[in-house]
Amino acid sequence: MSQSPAPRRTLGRPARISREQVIATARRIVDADGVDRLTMRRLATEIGTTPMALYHHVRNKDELLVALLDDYAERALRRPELPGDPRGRVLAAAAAIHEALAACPWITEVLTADDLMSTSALWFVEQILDGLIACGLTPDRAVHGYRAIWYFTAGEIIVRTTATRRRTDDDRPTYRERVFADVDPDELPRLAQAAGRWAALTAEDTYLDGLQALLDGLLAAH
Amino acid sequence: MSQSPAPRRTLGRPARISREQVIATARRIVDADGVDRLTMRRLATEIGTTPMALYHHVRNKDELLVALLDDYAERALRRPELPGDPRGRVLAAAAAIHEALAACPWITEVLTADDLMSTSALWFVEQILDGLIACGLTPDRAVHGYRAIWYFTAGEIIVRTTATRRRTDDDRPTYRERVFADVDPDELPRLAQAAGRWAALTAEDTYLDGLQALLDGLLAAH
DNA sequence: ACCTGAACACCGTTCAAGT
DNA sequence: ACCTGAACACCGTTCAAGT
Repeated sequence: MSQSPAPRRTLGRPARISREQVIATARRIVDADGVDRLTMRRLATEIGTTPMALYHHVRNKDELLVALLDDYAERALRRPELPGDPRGRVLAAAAAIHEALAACPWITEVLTADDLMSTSALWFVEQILDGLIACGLTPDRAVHGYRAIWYFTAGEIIVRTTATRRRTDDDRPTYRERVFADVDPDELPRLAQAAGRWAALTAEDTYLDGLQALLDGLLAAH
Repeated sequence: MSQSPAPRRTLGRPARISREQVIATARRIVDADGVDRLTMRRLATEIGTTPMALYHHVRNKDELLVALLDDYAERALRRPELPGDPRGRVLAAAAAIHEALAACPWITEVLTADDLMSTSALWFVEQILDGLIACGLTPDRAVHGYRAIWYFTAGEIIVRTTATRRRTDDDRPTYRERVFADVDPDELPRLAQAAGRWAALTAEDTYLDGLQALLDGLLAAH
């Protein structure tokens, strides 16, 4: 989606930088150094202007981030061949969203804004809704089902990416390691039993398993 | 959990502020104005010292936030009477965590650090693991099941709270409203059909429904 | 051991002025 | 219409010094 501003007039001073250029440069910074390092000031110097020149092409930093999300979704969300059966369609559409998000961890900062990430993602939402309805849910319950899938998907991405982010830039034992070290096997036997395998188990990608379980549960009652 | 530092010595200058006081004041700021408004500088002036005095009781701001989370979990997570049947136990433990988090939206900033929020929450994790195993899952699959429940729970909290946060401090039409306005009913019929009811549907609290569906799905294969 | 003051190296954004 | 410079009101944190 391009929510470009007013139609370009030929009057006045010719623009030296464009909104596209601003967004493209912001993307480069974020891809290289992470979203934390994207500041209006750095973006300006990287482009070769003053910070305030940016505000002519973008309302503020928040809008820049949303534009960045849109830009990414438009390029990363390629519509796949969907299977014919509705259950498979829901799974494939959700997995496609998940895959695009997983490849772009910085997105979590913006992601949580709301449930519809961008217009480019709407087609996927449509497939999920349609699949759920074809499986027998009412339209209203399909929306709730979609939301449940979205909670699960967003939660998986956010928890997973922020966990790995902290692990990398830290050499000391993680919070989790310190917590497990204090577990009393008499009081918390299951945790103590799992403590040694916890890191390996949580490193496994079980998104698809969880998604299937959730979907099965959503469809089971109907 | 109190990860208090070295044992208090009587030597040297007597402390004028304590770690407890720092955390308690930080909590007051966060409860009143949100986590964004918690800065080391404001915290210092609110206590009546200089910013740098804080760094003697807390390693840095990140550690302060984790301490804040611990502090909250210790006070908010009261262990409920759990039902005898294992499925009910899992539901009740997950719902208790969810309830505590929902009452404390600022926590999402810290929450996503990892999966075990604090030692106070471990008992609840234990109940979930134990319940899942009692329902027939292997210990490894129980960990995966717990993770799935955690993804869903964290995702619900994060999406819900950030969505309402943006709604309040903004009078213009939301991003979602703008997106729905552009939906083409021919291309995306299900979305167009749901557009009018979307806000009302997503305002409903369907966490427990989703949780039950997920749990049913997790248990179904075994 | 605990606290202070000054300073460093940053932020996002407004405002008034330039071309 | 588009861009600039200076300024405002902030940040987290380090460092050297005080008691």
